Amino acid sequence: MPKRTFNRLDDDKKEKVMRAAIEEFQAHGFENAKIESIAQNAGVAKGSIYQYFDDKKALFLYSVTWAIENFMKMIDRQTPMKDMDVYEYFLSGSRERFEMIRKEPLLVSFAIDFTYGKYGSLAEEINRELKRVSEEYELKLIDNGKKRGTIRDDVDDKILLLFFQGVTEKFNMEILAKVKNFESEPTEEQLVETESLVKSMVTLLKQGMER
Amino acid sequence: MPKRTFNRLDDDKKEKVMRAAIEEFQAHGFENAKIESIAQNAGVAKGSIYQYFDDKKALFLYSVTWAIENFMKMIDRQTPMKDMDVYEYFLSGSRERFEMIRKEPLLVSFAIDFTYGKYGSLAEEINRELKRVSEEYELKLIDNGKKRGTIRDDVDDKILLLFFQGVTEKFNMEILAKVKNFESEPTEEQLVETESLVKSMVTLLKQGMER
Amino acid sequence: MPKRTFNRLDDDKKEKVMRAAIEEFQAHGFENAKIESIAQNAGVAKGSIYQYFDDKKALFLYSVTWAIENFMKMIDRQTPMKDMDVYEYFLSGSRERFEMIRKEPLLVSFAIDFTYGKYGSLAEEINRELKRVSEEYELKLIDNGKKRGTIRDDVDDKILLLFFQGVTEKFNMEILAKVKNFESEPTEEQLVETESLVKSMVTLLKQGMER
Amino acid sequence: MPKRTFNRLDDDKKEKVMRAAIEEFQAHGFENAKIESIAQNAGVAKGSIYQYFDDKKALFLYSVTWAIENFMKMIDRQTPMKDMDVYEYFLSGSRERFEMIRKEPLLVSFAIDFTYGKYGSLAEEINRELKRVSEEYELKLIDNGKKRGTIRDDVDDKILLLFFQGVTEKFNMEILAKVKNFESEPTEEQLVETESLVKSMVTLLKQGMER
DNA sequence: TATGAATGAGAATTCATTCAT
DNA sequence: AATGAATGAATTCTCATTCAT
Repeated sequence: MPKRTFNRLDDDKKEKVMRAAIEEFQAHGFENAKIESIAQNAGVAKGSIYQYFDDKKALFLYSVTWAIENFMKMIDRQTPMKDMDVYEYFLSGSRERFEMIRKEPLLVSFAIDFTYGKYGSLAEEINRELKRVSEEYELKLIDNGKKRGTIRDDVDDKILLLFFQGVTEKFNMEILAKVKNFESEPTEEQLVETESLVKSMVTLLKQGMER
Repeated sequence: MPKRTFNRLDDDKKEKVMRAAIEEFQAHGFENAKIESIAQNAGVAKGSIYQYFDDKKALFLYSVTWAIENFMKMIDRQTPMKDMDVYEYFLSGSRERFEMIRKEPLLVSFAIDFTYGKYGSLAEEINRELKRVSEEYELKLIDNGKKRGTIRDDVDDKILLLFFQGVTEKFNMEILAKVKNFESEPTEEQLVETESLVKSMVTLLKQGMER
Repeated sequence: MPKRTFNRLDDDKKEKVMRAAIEEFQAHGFENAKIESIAQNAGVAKGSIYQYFDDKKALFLYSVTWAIENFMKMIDRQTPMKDMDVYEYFLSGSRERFEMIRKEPLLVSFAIDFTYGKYGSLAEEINRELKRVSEEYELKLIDNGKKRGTIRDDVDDKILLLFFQGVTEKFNMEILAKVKNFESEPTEEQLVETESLVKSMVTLLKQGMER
Repeated sequence: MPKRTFNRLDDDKKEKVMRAAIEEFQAHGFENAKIESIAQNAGVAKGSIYQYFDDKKALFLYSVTWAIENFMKMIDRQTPMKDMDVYEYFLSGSRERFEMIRKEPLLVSFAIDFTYGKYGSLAEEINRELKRVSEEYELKLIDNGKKRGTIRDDVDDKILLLFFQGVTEKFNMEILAKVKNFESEPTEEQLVETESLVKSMVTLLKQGMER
């Protein structure tokens, strides 16, 4: 989606531009995001943005892509895709996800807004694809659980998925909100509180889904 | 929020204006909603909108208020606030909510987008208030459940609330999506499917929360 | 300039409308004066204004006329046009003019703004006519003075007129400004101060013009 | 008051824009001045005006500032601030002022309208400051006169100032009106007439103020 | 005649995008 | 490639005037 000119930039500048864009989109929404501001915050000229991207929409679309890619990198580094069931997944990932939110609240917020449809029809395609991928993965987890006997098999996969998604999404939002309120480093107390929240959630989730 | 001029209009016109506004906001978001379009669809002149409301924002804010009020009216008519626990609440309301979505998909969609923060900071205050009210109600339901012994009392109310909200919100979204796809009247098959979805959800919810 | 409808109104209402109009024009200028405000302050419906006057301009023009006529009435009542010279005129009128400013600061302010061209080309004709009349009168005063020997006759009438107008206009502005600052009734001290100002002005004026 | 963009323009363009603005404001007043017209007359796009100034008001305010500054430059070049009394000041400046009016009738008209309060409260602050400065200067002239014995010292400075201002302002208006009627170059006859007017005014002024 | 809602022309302003340097 | 000034389409909002009751 970016033009060749953008790809040729050194990584620092690329990152600066993308972060400036994401910050602006996240703070003001697509319509109210101003190319001028993005350029300024990225330390480049307004015109340069148009050397890098065809138009505002292309910049937005790539912002989404860029954020997601960065995500994936971080997740991949942390959670080597193993053969887990949903509870393990939820538990094992929780500390990593917490870290991620703490280190990259901007990217996380942006991604969440995006998946929650805040940007409307602007990037339906990416959104759909993203949803498809994660659902596929979660369905596999559910399937794993059923095979292992940790998940009841008298309920349809789709419904279990819905249930699982509902609980985890809400939970992630809660964590995000908490983290955003942290001044900088979370206190030990906050960490403990978060941990306890995870455990309780898993308990409920597990009890709900198991046979 | 509307000016006196609006309040004096006959109900038909008021409704026409509000629906036109909501339709536009829902379809294009606040920024891309055009007063001109709203006016046209409501069958009034552009200038008239400004006789009714101070500006676009006031119109939006009142659209939210209007949608919510209409909601409340419908809900009040259907669900006499009884002494229920969460499961009953979920079950008992389901058919009515289904009806509501079917009859007023526009209002429902709009309200959902709104509560999901799609309109950003535009109406934070109303949003907060709305959230406060519904949480208060849900907490009471949870409390009822604990007293009756249908909900485990070794988990914090806040966490149970989170769990409950996660499941029900996701579920409601699913129902909404289904209903929007109906051409007009739902087939018997679709009704059965929906009913079954509700039951499964309650089962999971109940199993998760009960002791 | 007003329509027949206006003339048929009872005097109270007429006055109310005219004062509301003048107040609005004086406070906000022609462009920013709002018919709506005028109507409201006059206690009539906006539409009624258009029953009384063809349009905003006609209302303005008549406001000017009305203010001037009221002026004339007051002046006529006070200063029976006698055979004076400029100094007497200035002196004899001063207390009356002071009273007038005190009683009708609105009309006076409006008239001054008007004669000082604040309303641009809107009422050039009236303005010209007004100027012609007062100059004619002042020239007669100067002529009187020359005949009596109280004004030097080696200076052209036009220049004496200019001189006289310059001094008196400035002086009147000063008085107006003073009066506007009075809370309600002027104190004895303020009266004395004003009186003294008049006398000094006449002294200078006289010394300047006499032979 | 202008944005950085304006300051960076080459002087020609700046001047073109400012003159177009002043012409428009002077001809139609603030309210009726159209940005579109100004832009067109300056040979730039409507949007460019908004690159240069925040809004219409800022453009107006800077028009005033610009006019005054240009004034000052011309006056400074002509009238080296000497130790004069009022009469000398009036006389010595008269030819220069005449020239100025002839060369820059637009700026002069604009400045006069402005100081005479034609633009209402739009630029009260500048107006007040301007008034303060010129009064300060004139009071010094009067003081000089008193010390030298060319001005009577039995009259209060404030009253003398009023008197002086009244006469000179009126005179300047008269000159301005005359000059505006000149086709292009004034005839010898007109110059003589103007000269004679100045002399007569000084005579009256002098006789009025001296002891 | 009085009223006040309806109308729409008109103006300011914004900002994505283009373009000359 | 980078820059930032130039452009003008698009939109909100105002308010004098009209019009139906």
